Amino acid sequence: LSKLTIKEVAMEVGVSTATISRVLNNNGYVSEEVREKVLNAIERLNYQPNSIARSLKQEKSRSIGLVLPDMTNPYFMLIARQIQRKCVSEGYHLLMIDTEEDHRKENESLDFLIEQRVEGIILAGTGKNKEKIMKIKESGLQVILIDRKIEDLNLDIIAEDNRKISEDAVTYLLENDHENIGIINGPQSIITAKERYEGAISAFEKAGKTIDPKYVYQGDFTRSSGISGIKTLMGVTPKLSAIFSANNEMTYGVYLGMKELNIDLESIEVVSMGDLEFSSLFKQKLSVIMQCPTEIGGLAGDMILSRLKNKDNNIEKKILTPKMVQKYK
Amino acid sequence: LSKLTIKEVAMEVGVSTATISRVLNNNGYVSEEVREKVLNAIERLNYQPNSIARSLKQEKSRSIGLVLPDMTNPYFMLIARQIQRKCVSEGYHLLMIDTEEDHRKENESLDFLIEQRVEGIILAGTGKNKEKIMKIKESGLQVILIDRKIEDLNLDIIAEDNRKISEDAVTYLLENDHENIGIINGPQSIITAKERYEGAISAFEKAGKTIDPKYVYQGDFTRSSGISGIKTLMGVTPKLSAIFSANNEMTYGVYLGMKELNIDLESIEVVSMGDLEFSSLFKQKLSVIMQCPTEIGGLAGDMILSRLKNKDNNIEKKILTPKMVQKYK
DNA sequence: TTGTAGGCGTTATCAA
DNA sequence: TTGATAACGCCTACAA
Repeated sequence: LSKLTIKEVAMEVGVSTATISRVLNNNGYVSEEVREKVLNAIERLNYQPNSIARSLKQEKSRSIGLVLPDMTNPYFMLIARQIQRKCVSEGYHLLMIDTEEDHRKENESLDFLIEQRVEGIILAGTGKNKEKIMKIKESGLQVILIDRKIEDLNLDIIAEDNRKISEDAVTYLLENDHENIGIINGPQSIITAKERYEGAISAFEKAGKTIDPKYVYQGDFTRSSGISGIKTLMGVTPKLSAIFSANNEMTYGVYLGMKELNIDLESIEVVSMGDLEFSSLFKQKLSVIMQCPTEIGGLAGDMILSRLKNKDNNIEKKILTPKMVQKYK
Repeated sequence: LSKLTIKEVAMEVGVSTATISRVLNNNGYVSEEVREKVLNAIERLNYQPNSIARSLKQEKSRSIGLVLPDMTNPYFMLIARQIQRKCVSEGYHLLMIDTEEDHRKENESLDFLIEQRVEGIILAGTGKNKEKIMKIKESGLQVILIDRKIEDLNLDIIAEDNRKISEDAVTYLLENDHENIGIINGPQSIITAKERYEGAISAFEKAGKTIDPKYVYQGDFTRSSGISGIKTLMGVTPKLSAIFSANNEMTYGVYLGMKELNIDLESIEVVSMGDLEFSSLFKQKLSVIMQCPTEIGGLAGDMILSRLKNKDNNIEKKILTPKMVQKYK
């Protein structure tokens, strides 16, 4: 069954399409009597306007693109949920795309969003596609970065201060008299991981020390790399007594690995970027850095909506500072 | 800067819009020479077709709606990722909406998707909005249910056999000589939770027993309700020795609650619908039912695409059977 | 208060 | 092999 059009509703009621349109959009004059009849017909015929046609005519898609690197990561989905709430409440809808950390997919996604004529793009990017992103911004589209800045690009951004909090975390370990601190590093191609490592380096420097590379394991943010990481680092002498882990999946892996190695989970002090929610169920000496996806999402939603409304073009950078929390007593 | 149109590209090259369109869509005849020039101009001018206009003209949106009850739940997002992969590979895109278990939002979402003229809808529903859903199906749109059937509605569905596996789980506990088995129940408004409870009842019946209501705690799938649940059930005499928990969040809560109560986590045998990935980090006597979101997503993607291609209209019901896995040695 | 008609950017039909 | 042109469904001057 093909869909009803405004024309057929007009026929049915015996008025022009213009009148129907006026009723639908609540603008222009239309007598109470006619309005009534029109609304009735719409209800009765179950007419549903074609928003494709409307978008074409109005040259407004009322849609916003959201490009994420990992849809299965609750961190990003907490961000997404907030953004969607804000957008829906203002009559926008979200075109969400998962790039799975693949910059080729990201590139295609951006093209796709342009063809869909989204009015703005919110991006947690791979760090590539810089030229394309700037071209999009210059074409007048709003582009807001979340979670991950992109080097050399001066764009609106809402993110966490990974560098600072990582520095604090490692400083905390250093001040706790840990002589040998292992680092389970994230993939340096991802800017947040890079910033975390820079923070760690900075902490060492400020303490008048330097990081010994043999205590740095290059992980990839996965649980299994956390397992490999701890296994590798436990083979290094002198023995480490603390670990800084660049994300929670790897921290989880660290504990799994310690378990496999039959090491007392309390024997190593760990600081994890990102919470390990289940940590209270086993003995550990863990502190975590609590991230703030909900705040990021809320701010990003507010920002894109205000940008679309006001068309101001000041670049804004909101950098939130996560808190470190001790999980053991 | 307003976007380029096909007209301007045509001007630039000195041909008609029809020719540009032919090049873009690779149909109709166009000389190699002209094609070359057109592609050049497109590249040079950075022309990007307006897919809104294309959709209007072709009366095809090339989009599919995906309605989910909880975007922050990795279970649903694993489904979503598979669906998106399949759809994108066939040139469709996904309009994903999070209803947050709210049937009013679901209702609005469905209207929205209709107005967007999606070609099909994949729905993990709240169980409400039956009339609307049937009307949509009858209007010729493909509607595929995932994870959750909707009572009285005979629609395509891909889901897990909650009833059977729950029955197996509770039977296992009964056969393990547990005299008093606690049940942490999910919200009965959600069909999967209801099926799980029915499975439990059935297990008791087949063993010639009946469930004593005092051992049933009515939770709501949240962690905190798991905590309350175990606290309540531990107050019941005679003491229970086993628990069947209807989802993993509540199971997590069960262990947190036991910890708070200072009960040995191994002292109670637990079967959980849904995995507790971190269970190896603490002593327990836990078995889990492994769900299969990836399979569901893959099948749903395949099904909607084949439906859109072949327009066949047989109702298909694919019910997958999850496996139970013992987490302790 | 209502109707007429042109056009949004494409595609597709028909001629040339 | 190409071009002119009429739609697609809606909105919005402008006229009445």
